Amino acid sequence: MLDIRPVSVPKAADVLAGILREKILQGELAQGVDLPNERDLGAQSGLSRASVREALRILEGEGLIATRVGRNGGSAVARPSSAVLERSVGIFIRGQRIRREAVLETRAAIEPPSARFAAQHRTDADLEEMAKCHAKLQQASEAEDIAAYVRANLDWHVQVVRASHNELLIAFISAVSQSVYADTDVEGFNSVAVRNAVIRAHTQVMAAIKARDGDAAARRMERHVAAYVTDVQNTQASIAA
Amino acid sequence: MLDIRPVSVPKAADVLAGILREKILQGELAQGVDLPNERDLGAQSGLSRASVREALRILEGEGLIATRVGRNGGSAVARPSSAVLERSVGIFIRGQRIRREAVLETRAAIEPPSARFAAQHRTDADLEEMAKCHAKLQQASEAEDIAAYVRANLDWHVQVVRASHNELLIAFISAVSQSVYADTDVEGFNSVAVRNAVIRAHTQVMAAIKARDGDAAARRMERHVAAYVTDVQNTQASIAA
DNA sequence: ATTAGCTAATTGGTCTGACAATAAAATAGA
DNA sequence: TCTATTTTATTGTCAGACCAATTAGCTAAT
Repeated sequence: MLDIRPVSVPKAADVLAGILREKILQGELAQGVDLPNERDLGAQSGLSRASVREALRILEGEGLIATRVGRNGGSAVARPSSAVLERSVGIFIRGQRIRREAVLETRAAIEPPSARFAAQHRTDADLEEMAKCHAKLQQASEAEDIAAYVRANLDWHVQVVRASHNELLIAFISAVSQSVYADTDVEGFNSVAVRNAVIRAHTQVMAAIKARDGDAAARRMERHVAAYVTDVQNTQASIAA
Repeated sequence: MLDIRPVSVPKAADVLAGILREKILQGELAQGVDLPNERDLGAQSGLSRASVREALRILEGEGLIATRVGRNGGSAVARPSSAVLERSVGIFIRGQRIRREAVLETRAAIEPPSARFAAQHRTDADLEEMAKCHAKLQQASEAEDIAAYVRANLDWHVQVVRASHNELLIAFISAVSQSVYADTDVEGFNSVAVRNAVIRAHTQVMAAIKARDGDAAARRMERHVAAYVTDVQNTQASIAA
């Protein structure tokens, strides 16, 4: 008995996209170099321009190329930025109807170890960036500008992870934060008391990172995010009541 | 003076894709329902079939629809699976040339808190799955089947996170693990001594999860992954020598 | 009545050729 | 030399056709 499993019939565009994708990821096509124009690609691959365009559109969606119109336009090899990853995560969260709780848990899981790495790898420039975000946070809090406050808060957290110099963690936290941000229109959540506590917690975390004390940074960040989760739950409970 | 900034001219396909994407993510188009066929979509939207196809291809790349050919074929609304996210992460890691070290760090960061959540949320079925992976691991180790051993090892770690019942963490760890797996052809890395230590560590973590002891689970997992990172570094050093 | 095979209808996949829109380069003019 | 215009290379979009795959529905044989 022959064991013939269902043969997959790849589409022309997928095949071409796969070939180009590998060439790009392998480094054979360096970042910035121009691909041949669509008609030439068609001639070389033996495919129609329509199929070539579908292949290019796939790669564009993956962030591997960027296409411009006009003379000297065309498709140039690009580096897949974290923006693509952020989109993916956002679609995943919305599409799978991931519970808000799970998203917050994920953030709470990632941040403490990130703070530890930040304490280990930080530069002085990183400290400055964090301080900048913190200043904005304080300012917005005093001015009762809640929207700006939330934004600055988010930025500060991202900035901490940025100081870890771990590009993958940075991409993850950016993606998750964006989803958290899209959510935090919960009214009355950011009371004065909560805001002041946040500012104190941030100050302590920054001190630990400045002192390159990884353990303290992780511990303090852990307490901070745990408090955040608690606050959100309390607020939701009081709203439901 | 009029302050006209450069107007963005979105492409027809992008606009259509955006409309459909929102309808899907908003839930207006429920999972499983069929979109109109390409010709009808073209007629309704006033676009050509080529543009409609580009839009559909975008959504397909995002995992929001699945398309089949033939009678009763067409595009049906799908849930963006974690596979899409895994692809994205893989492309990001390869495309950005993320250091192997950073990938391992990320894994090491995610797993301990995941183990804690696993201890809190596990079901008996989760325990069984983990035990299954562990049995395979032991078996492969005794049989000196390194490929199977590595595979089982990875599966066990994913299984632990799965027990956390946090879909986002599961997706992240799956994505990262896949990249780690594509890497671990380091010869001589999995010595008998290392393998036995791994088995012991797994046993302890599982015991903590079974006992619903979150602190212990996190602590033991932390030690385990830290040891893993150390082993990798040692191996690379000895290879370099 | 059931089943195997045939036919036709429906749908995505691919190709061709044309024209529009855009942006850079080349050119003409001041 | 600088500026305005024209040319040209390239993607964006469209229309229409045909091919390929899949299945609903029919027909005939069992």
